[in-house]
Amino acid sequence: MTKNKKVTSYDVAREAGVSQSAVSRVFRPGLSVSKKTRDKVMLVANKMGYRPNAIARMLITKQSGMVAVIVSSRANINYPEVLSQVSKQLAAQNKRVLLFTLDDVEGLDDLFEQILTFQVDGVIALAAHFESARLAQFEEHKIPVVLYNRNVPGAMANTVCCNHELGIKQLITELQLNSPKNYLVLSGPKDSDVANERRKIALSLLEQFGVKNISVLYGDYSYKSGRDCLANWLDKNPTPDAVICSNDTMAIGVIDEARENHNIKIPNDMSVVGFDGITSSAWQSYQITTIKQPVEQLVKAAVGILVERIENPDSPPEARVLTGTLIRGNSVKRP
Amino acid sequence: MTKNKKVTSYDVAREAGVSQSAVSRVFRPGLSVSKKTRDKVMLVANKMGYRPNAIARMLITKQSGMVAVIVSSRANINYPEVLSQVSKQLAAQNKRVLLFTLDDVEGLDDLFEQILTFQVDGVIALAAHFESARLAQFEEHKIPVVLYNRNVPGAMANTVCCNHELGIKQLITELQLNSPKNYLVLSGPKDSDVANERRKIALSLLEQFGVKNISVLYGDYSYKSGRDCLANWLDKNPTPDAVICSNDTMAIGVIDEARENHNIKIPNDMSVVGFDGITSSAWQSYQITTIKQPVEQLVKAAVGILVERIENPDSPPEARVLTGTLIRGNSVKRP
DNA sequence: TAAATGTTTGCATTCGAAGTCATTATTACG
DNA sequence: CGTAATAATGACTTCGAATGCAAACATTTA
Repeated sequence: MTKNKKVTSYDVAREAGVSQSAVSRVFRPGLSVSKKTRDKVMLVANKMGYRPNAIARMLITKQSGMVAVIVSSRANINYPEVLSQVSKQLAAQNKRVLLFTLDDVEGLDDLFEQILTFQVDGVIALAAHFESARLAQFEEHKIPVVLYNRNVPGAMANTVCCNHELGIKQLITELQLNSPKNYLVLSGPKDSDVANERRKIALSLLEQFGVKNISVLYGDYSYKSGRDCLANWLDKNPTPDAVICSNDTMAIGVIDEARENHNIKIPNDMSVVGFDGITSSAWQSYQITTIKQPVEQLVKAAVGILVERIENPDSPPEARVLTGTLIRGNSVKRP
Repeated sequence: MTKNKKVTSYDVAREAGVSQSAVSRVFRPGLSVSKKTRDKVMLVANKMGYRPNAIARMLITKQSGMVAVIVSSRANINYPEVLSQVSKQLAAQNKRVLLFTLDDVEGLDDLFEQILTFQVDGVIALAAHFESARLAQFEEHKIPVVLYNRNVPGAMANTVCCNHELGIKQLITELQLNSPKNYLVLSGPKDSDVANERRKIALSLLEQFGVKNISVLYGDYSYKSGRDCLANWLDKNPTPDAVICSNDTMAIGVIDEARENHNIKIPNDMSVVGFDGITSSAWQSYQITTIKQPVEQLVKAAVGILVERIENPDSPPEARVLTGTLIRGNSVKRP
């Protein structure tokens, strides 16, 4: 039965002595076909190794069954887990992931063209910075977009996000148990929406807590930037009592730098908190106090919203906020 | 210029006063179009917001421009980096990544159907176990497949792989400088090709080195399994002098367990080596001696082979082996 | 200037499945 | 058993771009 050429529905139809429409109906669920023809077609189809051509189906139905997932290569968050979840959850909705990685913001124009070209059913943006003008473009082309881990209060956007406000409040509450005198806030890059949000929330909450002595540094979410920022800071300043990092990776860098080059004991000399709850934050050597993002639920929400938008394009945008879990590690001094 | 309906090449043609073929030719590179019509068409196309429909193009050209990338959800290797590299390198070849994640081996049949359905130009398998029967199926359908990080000596398969033999030899050479008496080999899962290869090579090389006292344990590549395996072992056995782990993550687990629960000093009481060179293997607290995989070059090779096969389906299979870099960390005792 | 060569162009067809609609086979029921 | 209702079927058209082919046009050469 080794066929060289592709087998089409016509081939199967001819061989089975039915019409092409009949073959099509057999492979579409819920359409009226008699058991007799269904069996006949299935038999022949299997024998000939026929599979419906998804490309042709896409063309006629105008549904590609593909969702563009945009990932910026910036090594932020718990990206591998998120991506794998997204793929799994979309598969459960009978959709496929068409992956786009984004290096620099310049690439966005080109990427937009690409995405349109491929007629995707929707877009999920993981950790990519989208201006509202860009969102409007997608809107215009009736392509639903869900922003993951983003919260754009004013905008007409579908977003899922963990509750940064609450999470950071929990972290600061932990830190405050020792009434630290001076805080260091180690923010992610200035062009990252998430980093900016986390920093602003932290600063505003610290103010509410009545903390006076706060300094802000900017890293790039990487381990190295965590180390470098702390090293530079300690060059001219005393050891901070508490460091709030915009993500776990930088927190790990901060801890390593403190221990290695400055003989600072964590948590006794300095408390450190992170954010995200990545796998390595729980490793023995770090045990960071952090907020674990509810990745599975977040992704489920994102996919849910997207599918809803695809099926019902006129439903209004939705912002879903989920609550993370405080992980009490061993990086914050206990009173 | 806000259009509600999709703009097709016919719409542009009508508006520009040319034929649909002309529009098509303008958007295909290297086809004979006069500058005059090209400009005219481009102008109108931009004004109307026209983009060629990739789906329709795929149907007629029988080239989807998509490559299926199969990722098993097993949290092995440096997967996020690999995936992002793959996406980037394929983009450079004007190809897109259609992502498939694979939970269990049972899913492979269904996945195979899916991939055929989507008419992908080729397949790159990251860390998924492919039987040769499966490879034959793809072969039969003329879909080129490249296996990443796999070396199937006998099979007619396209593979890229880093030189495990050489790498492990380098690692053992490092360990041997101290003539350790007893070795522990912590292998990855038995159903992982890579794990099996690494374990076999390690055992065979140890024999060549004349090492007598070797024990083998099986983990699942995870941090926890590294910890658990060591803990179980130490329950009834003395501390090994050297531990060879099939990947860095387990090595990290081993180190944490040794330090935390058994008061073993690394590297003085016990040497540990890993494999892969993941980011965290270089973190201050671990500094694992390991072999860093040349991810970028591996991916470049994989994509290169795949593209070659796509353009020239009858070229024979190719196995490319690249050399990793020995990272001398601080997890092996110096003499 | 005519013939020969090379470039552009449009027409018509193609890719493979899905869906519309009219027709025919089947079943249900009085 | 006849008729109405329903189910099953096939002929035909559609989706949107690409391409072989022949005609139209432009350019070179003798």
